[in-house]
Amino acid sequence: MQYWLIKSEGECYSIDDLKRDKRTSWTGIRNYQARNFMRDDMRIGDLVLFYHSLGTSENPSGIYGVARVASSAHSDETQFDPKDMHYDPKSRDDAPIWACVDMAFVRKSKIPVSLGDIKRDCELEGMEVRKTGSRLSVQPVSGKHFKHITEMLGK
DNA sequence: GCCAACGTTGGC
DNA sequence: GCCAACGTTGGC
Repeated sequence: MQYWLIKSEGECYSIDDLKRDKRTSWTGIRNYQARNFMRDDMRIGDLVLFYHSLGTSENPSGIYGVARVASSAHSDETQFDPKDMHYDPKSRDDAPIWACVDMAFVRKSKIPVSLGDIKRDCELEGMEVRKTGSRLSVQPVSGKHFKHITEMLGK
């Protein structure tokens, strides 16, 4: 079992959207490192921290809940759709560039763990998301960090 | 809205 | 392969 963190702009697709949908394809990732994690390393059943970026003072950037990897990697269909924001004209049907997995809702926390909380907590030293300028939208999380954060998230 | 940090592209 | 220019991400 491996653990992950995925980022989403809260305004764009939030943990509430995932709760409503129960399951969704995690499309639109257009970064090779993030794609490789999904395509090569994610396994069904892996648990995932759901991070909202571009926070506000009312809804700060941070972790709002937990999801679960619900499929193996498959082609991200949005790369072929000219009307889609994430359309990639370089991609071809017989040679897709971008892949994704499906994510299932697990739970939403009553109180988020904000980026400030994460940076302040010495138990969480070394987390990718703490690094200044970290832009990786799919990233591995150690078991120790995952456990610590889920304890902070409560039930 | 600002701007620092980052990833990608393309000229050479 | 180098690196400047560019577009994007994301905290504040």
